[in-house]
Formats: sequence, structure tokens, C-alpha cells
Amino acid sequence: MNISEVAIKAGLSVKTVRYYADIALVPEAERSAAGYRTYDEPALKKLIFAKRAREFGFSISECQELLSLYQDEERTSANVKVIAQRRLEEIIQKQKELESLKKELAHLVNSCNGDDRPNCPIIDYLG
Amino acid sequence: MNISEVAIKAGLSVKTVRYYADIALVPEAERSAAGYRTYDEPALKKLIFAKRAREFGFSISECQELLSLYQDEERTSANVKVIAQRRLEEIIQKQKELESLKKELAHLVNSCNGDDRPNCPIIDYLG
DNA sequence: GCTACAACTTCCAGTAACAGGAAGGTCAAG
DNA sequence: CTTGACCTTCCTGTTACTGGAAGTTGTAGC
Repeated sequence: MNISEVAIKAGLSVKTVRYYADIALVPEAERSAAGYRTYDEPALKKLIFAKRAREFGFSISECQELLSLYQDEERTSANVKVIAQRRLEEIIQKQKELESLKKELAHLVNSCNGDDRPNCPIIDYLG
Repeated sequence: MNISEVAIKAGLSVKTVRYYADIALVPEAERSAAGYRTYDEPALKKLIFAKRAREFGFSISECQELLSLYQDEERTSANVKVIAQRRLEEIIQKQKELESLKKELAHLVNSCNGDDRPNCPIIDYLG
């Protein structure tokens, strides 16, 4: 597979596939005689793994940890769980922040007339 | 006021105060004979406004719009409301994404034994 | 007056995770 | 043999700052 094919199959952009090798998230691809990157199934699988992990919001370095656990036959599920749980906590924390922001902002938006007069509780609140 | 005083009062870092002037979010501060930035109450108020708006998650350019509405006696609350509502929608959208992520991840975490064996539904799911 | 030392200045680099684009080489079809 | 799609590397830009170097100024104490 050339890079564009593997990118499509992994659901990533060509740029991102190159980037992931640049930062060593995945190993550098093999090259054809002309210097084109070529990919096999295991390489594709790693890209798919990275893609999914990123979708969960894991940082690149967390993806690195997860990928190495993925490839480690001797891994312990405890190690994996710790990383995932940490991410889960982050998500929950973020949800709390957003919920409180939403309440405050919704309140302001609701109390704003939204007409052609300058008086505005949103501006008042911020100022 | 010198920069560190205004920064403390606005709840920003000195770096951030300088940055906001660099990018023209707020006007450049007056200078003392020696070149030190000096701030008066109106300058402080703009910084506080910017701080609060940023806390709501408005982007710098949105803060710029809001700040100019803040200073515009002829503003209409409709214009303000549009910006705030847009941000509110973003927050709600983000909440939906996080909620679905959380459910999925929580499910995986719960079904992972977290012991010393390699078998792991989290890894299975990602791979 | 001198010496610390804190606070100020500008400028440059780095962060996260890519995306965009230029300049140039390669491959397959017609 | 040309065209156009695809590939390469390299450099810049994005967002909203933060860190740090190198040099200047203000102030307190002796």
C-alpha cells in the first residue's frame, strides 16, 4: 500500500500518517526503490489503533504508551486500565467544567433581550 | 499601576497581559519615562473583561468582538447575544461528544479486569 | 554612593497536533 | 512523450500562551 491508500483505510490524512512516523508514534514505513512509503497490514493496524486512541482523546504520548502495551504480549491489563481510567477522569472533569459554563452562559443568554438596544446582561456580567 | 500589579488585579499573568497588547486584544499600555508599561482603571477593566470572556471559552477573536461591543455605546444586545449563543452551542456540542466518549470509555474500563494478565478489552477495542 | 535584588524590557523558542503549500521527483495512461 | 495524479522533503502557520536569555530600571539597605 502507498500512503494515500493506508491513510484512507485508517481514516487519517496523508499528512497525519507522515506526522505519526516523524514523531515516532508508529515506526517509519518501508520505502520503495523510488523512495515511496509502503505499508503492510501490521503497519495499517497500528495506524488504526492510533486513530481510535486519539478519538478517545488520549494524547500522543498516551497513544505511544497504549501502542506499546498493544504490542507487548507480556502487558498487564492493570497497566492499560490505569491509563484509560486517568483519561476517563479527565473527561469527567471536563464535563463538570462545561456543565457549569453552560449553566452560566445559558442563564445570561436567556436573560438577554437580543434586540436593538445596547443594554445587555452578558456585557454587564463580563464588564 | 505597573504590569505586575494590573496582572494580579486582573487575574492574568504578566506574560499574558503583554501578549494581549501584542495581538491588539487590548490597546497598548502607556509607558513611563523609563519605558515601563503603566495601567489605569479603564485598562484594567478591559483586561478583566478579556479574562472573563476567555474563561467562558470565547476565542481571542470573539473576545475582540465582545470587547469592542463592550466599548460601543451604540451596540445592540442582539449582536452580543449571537456571539454568546454560538458559544453556547459549541459547549453543548462538546458536551455531547464528551458524554458519548465517557460512556464508551467507562464501559471499557469497567469491563477490564485490571489485573496482571495481558487480556484486555480496552486494547481489544482499540486494536 | 554602592550594592543587591526585584521588577521591568525585548526578543526568540517551544508547546500540541497537525494542515497548507512550495518545489521537485515518479508512475501509469493514452 | 506528455499529462496529471501521487509521491517526496522542507518550511510556515495555527491557538493562546509560557519559558528563558540578556539587558535596563527602581528601590532598599549600608
